[in-house]
Amino acid sequence: MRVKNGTPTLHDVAFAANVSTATVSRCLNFPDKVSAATRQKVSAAINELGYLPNFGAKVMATNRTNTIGAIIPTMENAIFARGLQAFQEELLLHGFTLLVASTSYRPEIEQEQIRALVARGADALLLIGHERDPEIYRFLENQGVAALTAWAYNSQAERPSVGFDNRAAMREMAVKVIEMGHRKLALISAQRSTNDRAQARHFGILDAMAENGLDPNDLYMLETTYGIEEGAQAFKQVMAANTGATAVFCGNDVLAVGALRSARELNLNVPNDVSIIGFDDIELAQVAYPALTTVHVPHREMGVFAAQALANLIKEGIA
Amino acid sequence: MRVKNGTPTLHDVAFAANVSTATVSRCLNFPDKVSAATRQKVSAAINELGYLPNFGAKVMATNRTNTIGAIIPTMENAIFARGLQAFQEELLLHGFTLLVASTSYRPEIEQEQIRALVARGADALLLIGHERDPEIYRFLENQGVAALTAWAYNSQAERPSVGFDNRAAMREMAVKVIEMGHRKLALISAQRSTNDRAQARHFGILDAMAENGLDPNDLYMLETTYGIEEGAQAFKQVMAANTGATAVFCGNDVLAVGALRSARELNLNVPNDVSIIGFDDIELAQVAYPALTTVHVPHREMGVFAAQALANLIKEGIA
DNA sequence: TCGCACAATGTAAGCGTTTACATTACTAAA
DNA sequence: TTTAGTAATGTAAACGCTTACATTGTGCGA
Repeated sequence: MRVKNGTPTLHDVAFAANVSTATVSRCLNFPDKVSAATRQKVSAAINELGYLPNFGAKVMATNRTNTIGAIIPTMENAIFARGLQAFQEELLLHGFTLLVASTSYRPEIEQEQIRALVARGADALLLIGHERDPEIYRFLENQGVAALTAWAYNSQAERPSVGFDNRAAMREMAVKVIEMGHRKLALISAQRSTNDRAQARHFGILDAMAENGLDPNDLYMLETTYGIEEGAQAFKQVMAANTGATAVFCGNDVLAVGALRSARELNLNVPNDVSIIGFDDIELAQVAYPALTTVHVPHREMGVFAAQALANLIKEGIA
Repeated sequence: MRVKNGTPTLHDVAFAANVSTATVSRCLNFPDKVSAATRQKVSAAINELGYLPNFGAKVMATNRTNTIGAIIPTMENAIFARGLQAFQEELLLHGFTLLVASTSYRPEIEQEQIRALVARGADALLLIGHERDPEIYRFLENQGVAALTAWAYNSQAERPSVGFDNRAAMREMAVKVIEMGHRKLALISAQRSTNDRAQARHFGILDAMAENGLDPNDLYMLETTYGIEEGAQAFKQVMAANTGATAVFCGNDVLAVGALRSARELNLNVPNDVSIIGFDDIELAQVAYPALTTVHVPHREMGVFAAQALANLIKEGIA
């Protein structure tokens, strides 16, 4: 048997205002269902007592926490931080709070995190990318938790998703590069097996090559893990391979910044000797010297849009 | 009257396993209080039914959400993203989930966010810096929510805090700079009125000057808002002021990177014509060219430490 | 004046856990 | 074979809200 600690309850407020608990509850949740006079009395009592609704009780009664969970690889990556920040701000406008979990780039623990956030009462979830064990979607459905996929858009995906066409964007950039006269291209890609954005960007380049009379097989491609150092290493390998590449695409800006550094160390002039192209348009790209050519990705817009989409999903009870 | 949706409850599990609800609950929370055989039966039933404890009910009964809230200016700032990521990872290890809110650098809305997170059931809070209306601390105390201050350490602060001595760190750096022969110093500071770290860093420089026979009044100081562009502008102002400064301290790396860019535009050689010193040691600093001299701040360690401290606070019921 | 529609409020039944206390089943010492 | 002590389990109250339904109050046309 728990001891009653002094925290005032709905009951106390009702008593103080000399109305029923139902009326107080209505005052809080549907103010226009209550007469102005009563509203007066009740808010006076609430202020008087310093009443704050009990979260657990509310959740129990409504079966809603007004909380949305997001699972991302890491906030330390600017592209996620940026999108997540916008997501959170927009969520706030809709009355939701953000619960954050991260996988540290280990996809195998994502499932565990999903379960953890659902267990913590997330009303809906924001996930990254499409690749995922279908079993987990069944789980979410059973629990009545909506999930939205972001940071990747795939027209043939059957799940709701908000994203951006990495393939088309990369293709567009590659076309420009080819039109500038580059014939030998290289790509330093992030790991494609666990990252559908990396895949899409790769395909984008291949598309552009095929469309412009270049043999896609000629793309010199190298895969590496995330990091400035990794990008630097990879760039040296590309140069050492002597493929004659005059344009080196990078799967993201972080790799590109590393490549840029290596170019400097190799005394290569960018962009005269070799062009380096990034992807994401994070702050790093503007700061790098020489300034990096990069593909802009509307992370913030994506975050805002995702928040709106999820808020609607929940409000319309589609979840 | 709500309709019973099919979700299995403790009751269902108890029925299926032919035990009481209390036993099932114990199985989940104190497995060693239950015989192995019973545990068997119960977990079988749980798997069978796909039972997941109801979050709201649990919260209601225990008055704990196992959730910790953090309120930071923005995740887009690498120093917060880094610390928060580490904080979240460590929290997970202790069985807590992270709830995030942000102020977008508008201190006046922090109070609102604090109330929002408490209303959402945060068991404890992580806050940035000390400056805060004492009234809100009273509120937190009344609600039984512990609050820990991070990203700033102030030995005379009466509140629990984990941070790092910005003043001493900046003093140390300034001493080095002075010992290298610099006599005319300048500082491009972040806004000190709402940011005690900025204040501390400023004082650190003054300390070093006083200790080394320089007149603290000679520090040419300029305050600006956060941003690369702002740093760039400020640096131009510093140079235009013709103070003869040979070392320009910046309140953070972002400002420093802007300053660096301006120096390049003004055809000043860094560090021969002028030294530029940053603070924070974020990724940007390594990428900048020429590489930025900066003060390292152990954001990750701080995040980890903060998580441990809060976990202890809660477990020991000090909250 | 009567009755009807509708607005305002009240009553009380859930919601699904945890846990104090009661009961029953064992174990082992006497 | 008792019996005290402990381990395992059961019973049921409490947690603080929301909301369906019941009741009362009010204005207005007939």
